[in-house]
Amino acid sequence: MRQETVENYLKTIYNLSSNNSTVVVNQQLANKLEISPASVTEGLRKLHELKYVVYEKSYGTRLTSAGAKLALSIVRRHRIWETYLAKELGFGWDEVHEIAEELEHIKNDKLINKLSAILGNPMFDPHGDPIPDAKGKIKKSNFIKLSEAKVKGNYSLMGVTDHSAAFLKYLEKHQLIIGANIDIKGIEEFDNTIVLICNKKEVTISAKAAECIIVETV
Amino acid sequence: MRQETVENYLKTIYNLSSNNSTVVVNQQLANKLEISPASVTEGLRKLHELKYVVYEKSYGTRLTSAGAKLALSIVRRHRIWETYLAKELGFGWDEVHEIAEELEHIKNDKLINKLSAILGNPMFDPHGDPIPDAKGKIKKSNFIKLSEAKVKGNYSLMGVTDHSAAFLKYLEKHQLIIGANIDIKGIEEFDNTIVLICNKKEVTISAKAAECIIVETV
DNA sequence: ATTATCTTTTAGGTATACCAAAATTAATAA
DNA sequence: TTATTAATTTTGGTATACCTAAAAGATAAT
Ligand SMILES: [Mn+2]
Ligand SMILES: [Mn+2]
Ligand SMILES: [Mn+2]
Ligand SMILES: [Mn+2]
Repeated sequence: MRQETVENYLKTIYNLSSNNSTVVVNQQLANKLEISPASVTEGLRKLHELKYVVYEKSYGTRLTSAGAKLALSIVRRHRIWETYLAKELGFGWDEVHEIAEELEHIKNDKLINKLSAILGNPMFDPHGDPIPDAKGKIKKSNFIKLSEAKVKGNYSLMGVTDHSAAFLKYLEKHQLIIGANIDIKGIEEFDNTIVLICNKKEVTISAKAAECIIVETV
Repeated sequence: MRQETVENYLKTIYNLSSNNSTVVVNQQLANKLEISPASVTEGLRKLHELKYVVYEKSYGTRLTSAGAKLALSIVRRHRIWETYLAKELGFGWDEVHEIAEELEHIKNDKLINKLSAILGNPMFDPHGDPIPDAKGKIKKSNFIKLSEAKVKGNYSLMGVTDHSAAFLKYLEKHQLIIGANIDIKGIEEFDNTIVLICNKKEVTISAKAAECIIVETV
């Protein structure tokens, strides 16, 4: 199996299971990797052979410790590059993901550690995702989704779970950037639309968008 | 044909023909690409189809203008990355080639132009090779090989044509780095060994090594 | 429990990028 | 010019990474 293929599978399995903390099913992988379910079955069989995952037929897949280790190192590379592109090279948070998708496959520990050092060994990338350290350790936080926030609560925007340029540009337009202060004014019972104050301006956020915004209670 | 494959072929054809300025034969390509002659034949047929090269059976291959344009852009990326790794990220001139071999395939003009700007749009990479500008234009120089230098001549080291870590470390050991001043003390008639003074120290250079060192008459 | 639906796997197939060995073509030496 | 040698191409084959369509398995609804 090509190294890049292995890495894309493992990273995707990691990203899907770190949210749910449960096994990943083929359909999710087929979606994220944009390949057919049939191809996913084949791929997982090979990754199982390589001992990167435990793949149980018709049930689901989880990473072995070797697989998790490799996945964490890809995630680290991806997030370090995103941060470097944003902080050192002047790219917007809506541009960095696509480029990092390629850069993440360049395997040179000295390079990544050097970039990390230049950035002051950051803990979070431009989307608020935690950056594993060189040993694969991640600082875990108790952030919540904006969709779980309560009326009259005061929050700080800590991250996003959708990295699409369209969504990020939309947020930026309303000054909903990392670190922004958010006061929940009201939640519409009918459709869970959230009305909040950010930078003194009132913004209305759909329930779907609120699912993709990560905040911390202030 | 995979983009990376196309790029590696074209870059290699460019590098082989820019020295000779003549057609490239299959064997040279097989060597540089480290694949069999049979595979080279197949590859060239496809590149011909794609109109990146003119491949004449059993004779040789040269780049079309479309091929040259693409080749120049890979060479630009490669050399900009080498320079960035050396100047901004603290890598040695013996380390950068290998990493740039991967980085050169990341296709994002804004990224390369940004790196170039940070470096002050350099004309030469850490090995003294010219960097094509964003339009593919190369500043050409009248450098010569050290093997063509004359006794009692005074030269400045401008580049190397072998990028292997072993060779570069050997040069560095004798302070033969880019910009170094070289006085030719003598040339052994028997085997063309060159005795020169660099940084006040006498160094003996084999004819083979002298072929790989590029100098300019001072 | 049976059917209907949704998910996963199997079967059979394509395209890419390589290879070794044999056949052909070109270059060189006798 | 005719061997001999060297370079190139053809032939037949492998491995990877995908695919579609059909079959099998799992889940949910009646
Ligand atoms: Mn990303
Ligand atoms: Mn990737
Ligand atoms: Mn190089
Ligand atoms: Mn390359």
